[in-house]
Amino acid sequence: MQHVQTKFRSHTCGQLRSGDIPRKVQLAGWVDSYRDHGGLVFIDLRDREGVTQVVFDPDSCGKDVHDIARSLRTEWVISVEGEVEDRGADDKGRSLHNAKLATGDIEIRARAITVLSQSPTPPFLPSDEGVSEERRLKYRFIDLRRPDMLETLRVRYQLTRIMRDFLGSQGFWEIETPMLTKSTPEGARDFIVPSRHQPGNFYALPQSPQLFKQLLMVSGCDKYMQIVRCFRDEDPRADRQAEFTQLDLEMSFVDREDVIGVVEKLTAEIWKGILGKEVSLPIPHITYDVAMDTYGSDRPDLRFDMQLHNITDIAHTTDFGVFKSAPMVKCIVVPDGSKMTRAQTDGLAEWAKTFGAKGLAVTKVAATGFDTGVAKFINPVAAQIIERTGAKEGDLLAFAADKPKVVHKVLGELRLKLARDLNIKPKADFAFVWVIDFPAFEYDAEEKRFVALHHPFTAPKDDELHKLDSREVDVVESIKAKAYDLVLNGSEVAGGSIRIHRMDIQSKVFSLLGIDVEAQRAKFGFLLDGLQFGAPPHGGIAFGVDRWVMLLRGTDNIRDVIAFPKTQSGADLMCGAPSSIDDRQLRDTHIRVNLPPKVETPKA
RNA sequence: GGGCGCGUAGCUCAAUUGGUUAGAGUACCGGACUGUCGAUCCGGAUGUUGCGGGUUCGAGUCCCGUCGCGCUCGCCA
Repeated sequence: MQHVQTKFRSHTCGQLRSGDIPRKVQLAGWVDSYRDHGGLVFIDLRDREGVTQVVFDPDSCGKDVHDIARSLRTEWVISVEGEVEDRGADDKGRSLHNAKLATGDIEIRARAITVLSQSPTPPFLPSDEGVSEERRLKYRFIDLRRPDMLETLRVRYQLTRIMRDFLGSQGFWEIETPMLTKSTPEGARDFIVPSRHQPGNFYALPQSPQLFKQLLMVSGCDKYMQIVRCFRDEDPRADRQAEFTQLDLEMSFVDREDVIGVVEKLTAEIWKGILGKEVSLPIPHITYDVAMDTYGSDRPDLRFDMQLHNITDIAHTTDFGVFKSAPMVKCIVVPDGSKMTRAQTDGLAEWAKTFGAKGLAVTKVAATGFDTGVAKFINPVAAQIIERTGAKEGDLLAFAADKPKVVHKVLGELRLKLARDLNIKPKADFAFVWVIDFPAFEYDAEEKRFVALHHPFTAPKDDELHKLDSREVDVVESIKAKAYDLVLNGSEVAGGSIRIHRMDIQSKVFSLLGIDVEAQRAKFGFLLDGLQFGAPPHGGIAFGVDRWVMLLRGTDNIRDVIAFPKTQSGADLMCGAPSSIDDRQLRDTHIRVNLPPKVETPKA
């Protein structure tokens, strides 16, 4: 990396080695720590690139400089001039090199110093461990000084740079799309922005540039990409927040495998560029149906087995009411799970209830048949179940009996939980898989209408178009879409689809979703216009950049990979957003705040 | 919106069944010290126990409310 010399420094704090002896240099940075021996003063000087020890010896720097050195405190910002010298050995001949530092063979013998900034005692030091996240977020600028955090920012930049470089080499253009856009009826809750010019009207922040990128295809841009901020006003989780970043891309004249091919090459570039590892291509495909059936999830973690076994037919032959009456009964085999105590298995049942299950049936595999739990109800079919599941003595069987949706949710989550809790050794560090053939639509019993599983612009598979006129739940739910998700270690890291490029089909889909012609014009008129005036077949995908950085850095906290993240309540603890605004700002936009009455409590 | 957990010195934590003046490490301040790198040694200062109310002779501790933070279910096309 080329480093820019300035009047403050000739080198960075991570740069100098024994080969630089006896060069005259100037470094600038933060005082990471100081060790004052009365005579010698040692300063560890830190910048983005590393740490270099500076020694102030009154015999070589003079009294004035030495006095300043003694007054330095942590996190002051200084610039130092001196010579690079070997650290040598002590009087007993022991090397004074420090193996913990990349620059540990050398030090700077200071000749001059400039204090560029002082600092009071900081709320915490970059080297402090275990500082609460609340403190770290309030003083994020200090938190980000930690080498680990700077490294994450570097990796994040490296990632987006590889994305831009690779896609650029494949003919993609990065094109910006509006941040102030139109609220969409489907999907997540929008963040809204009032319009001053049009009182009573609102922009929405984009949930994704979906429609714009499709229209760019209509425009003949052919290959579009953008690293873009997206906004969804929904409650956060450990791995998601309301404001997040996507690598968005779209291509013309393609079908599913064309998009997948580009994305796989990009993935391999990222893996090589950042982790120095090869991704073996092609990445395997699994259909949605198989993923749900086998792993209970549409984003299966393939690093370990513990697959779901369907024993509905066997369960229905028992006299066990729970099994007999359930629409679906599945189980997983927990290797060596007999070791679990009654308290632990009871705990699992409680835990299962949080996912809407009525409970979780377990039993242990003994030498002959089942033991404990629901054994007495199902022992007559023990041989059949053991044969189907391949369970061995000492294993634990966990059953879910319910509607398919609940069975899959509970066992899918249980699989992940047990892999964590029991420390089941992964078969690989990283397991990529494409999940394909998603259902296009799902019937929403509460709203009594069909909803799009991916989004309403996803193309159904070619041989299923005739089903779009049906309104029968079974028929409509059987329509497969040209949608695909790239899944890594149980995390959806990219998702996309081939889009509908014919207006007649798009209209049919809107109708199926219960959006009448008038609403179609009002909400999506511009898209329909675009499709009407010559749209090429097109499709694309979006990568969750934050999640990629999390995986590359091995963190499960999204806030670790965002420079200035938000808390669970959407607050920025550093700048204090969101906050009230001036009356003037409210007047300009004709907004009156109407809060429910609230108990006044002084701020903590 | 629901469930669970946390909130004590700048920071990380402790404080027995509710019981004396709320402690420790570190950071900080002063002093000593010429090869440290978690420097060392001597000395010092440091509190709205998140906030409000209640129970009690007595509350960091128990109860109610509230605020903040985290995990999570719902939600996230």
